[in-house]
Amino acid sequence: MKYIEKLRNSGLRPTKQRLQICDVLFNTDKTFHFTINELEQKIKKQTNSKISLATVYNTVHAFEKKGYLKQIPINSSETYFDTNVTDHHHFYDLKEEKLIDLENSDVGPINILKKINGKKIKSVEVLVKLEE
Amino acid sequence: MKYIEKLRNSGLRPTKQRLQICDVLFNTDKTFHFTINELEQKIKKQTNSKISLATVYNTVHAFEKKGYLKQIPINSSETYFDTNVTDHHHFYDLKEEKLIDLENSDVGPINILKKINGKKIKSVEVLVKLEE
DNA sequence: CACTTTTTTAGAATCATTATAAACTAGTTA
DNA sequence: TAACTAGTTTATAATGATTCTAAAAAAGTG
Ligand SMILES: [Mn+2]
Ligand SMILES: [Mn+2]
Ligand SMILES: [Zn+2]
Ligand SMILES: [Zn+2]
Repeated sequence: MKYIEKLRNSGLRPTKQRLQICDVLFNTDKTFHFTINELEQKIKKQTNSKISLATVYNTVHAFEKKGYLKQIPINSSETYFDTNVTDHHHFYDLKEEKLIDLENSDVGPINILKKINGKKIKSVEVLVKLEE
Repeated sequence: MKYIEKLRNSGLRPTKQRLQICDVLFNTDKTFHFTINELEQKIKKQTNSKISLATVYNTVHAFEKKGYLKQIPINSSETYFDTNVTDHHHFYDLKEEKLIDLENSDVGPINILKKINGKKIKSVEVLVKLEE
């Protein structure tokens, strides 16, 4: 398996569950956005084993902490995650409740002029809401 | 009371509870950010009557629908609202868990180059996360 | 294998938010 | 003012995403 080293290097034991989740999340050309429940469905479909919901939560949070996933700030009852961890932005289609990537090159350079004393900028994220 | 007409014009009956909430939310020079629970505390302090939590939720959602409040997209266990309904952006201080306004003039113009078929841009919001 | 540490798991707990449905109130008309 | 209706408030229950718990299982080490 190609994810064993990646996990070991992160200090995460390469368990069967984590490898399966890696496979669903990262073994694809395209990156994607998901909620925990959507991921659970995807795991059920693509593998034939069932991973407990607690493990899915634990793993997603562990991967997020290691920088393999990003959480997307959005007002939704469920938290959205992104397998695209490069700096980029999002459209949010209010009707479909779907996220669409907006690459940095699709947004002009963003220059934050205001400074806050003693604080550093960690990230700059643009959310563009779409309606009909 | 100065909010009676505002409510009537919005098709909302000017009840005692709504007028009290208006007073807490809008009868001030400065705009501010709040969660439902922070608002409940503020109401308790500033008025001497107790408004039921359900009414606070109902009223905030009614005001949001009428455009008197905005919801701020952020990953937090509680939903944040803003009495500043002009187009503007936010810093989010990760340590203090506090929002700080970032006026349009503090951010260069944002030009979204990518277009989505059949969709219109409703809003463009920038969230700048701050760390130590 | 023996031993330790990490991980998984089912189920319980938490907590923000929403739903319910009965009591109350504002606005309207007689 | 009384009667009527639609809208509102309220206490409380329900919902649902997420986190917690603690026991069992698995991984790593020698
Ligand atoms: Mn997380
Ligand atoms: Mn709302
Ligand atoms: Zn994305
Ligand atoms: Zn604001």
